[in-house]
Amino acid sequence: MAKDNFYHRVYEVARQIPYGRVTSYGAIAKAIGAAKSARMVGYAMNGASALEDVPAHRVVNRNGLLTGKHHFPGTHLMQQLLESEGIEVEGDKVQDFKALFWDPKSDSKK
DNA sequence: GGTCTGACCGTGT
DNA sequence: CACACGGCCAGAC
Repeated sequence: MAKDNFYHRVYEVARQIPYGRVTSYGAIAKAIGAAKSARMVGYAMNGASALEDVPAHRVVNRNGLLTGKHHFPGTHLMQQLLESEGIEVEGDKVQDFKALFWDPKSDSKK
């Protein structure tokens, strides 16, 4: 691919997350061809949180848990953002995660 | 150029 | 059901 930057790939996928939807790190990792590097996805998202084009708040772990909320400024910013999009969030967990889950590969575009 | 860390995931006890 | 360990990869020191 043109972009060899691992980070850029993660940002691209995360950026494609539709409104009111969430996905998991593993799904993104798999979408970029690094299913075994889900950790890298989260690591890359660290810089994504600074980019408005990359809704890191829509990315949660496999359990639908807002594991990355601790990295966001404020206390419940991530949760508030999700609720603002119509996503039910209780505590640090996304409700109906399975229903709101969005598969990047489902986007099917390249 | 070796070592440590990290917003994960899966499996085992 | 809760905790522990391993793996896999890339970036920072």
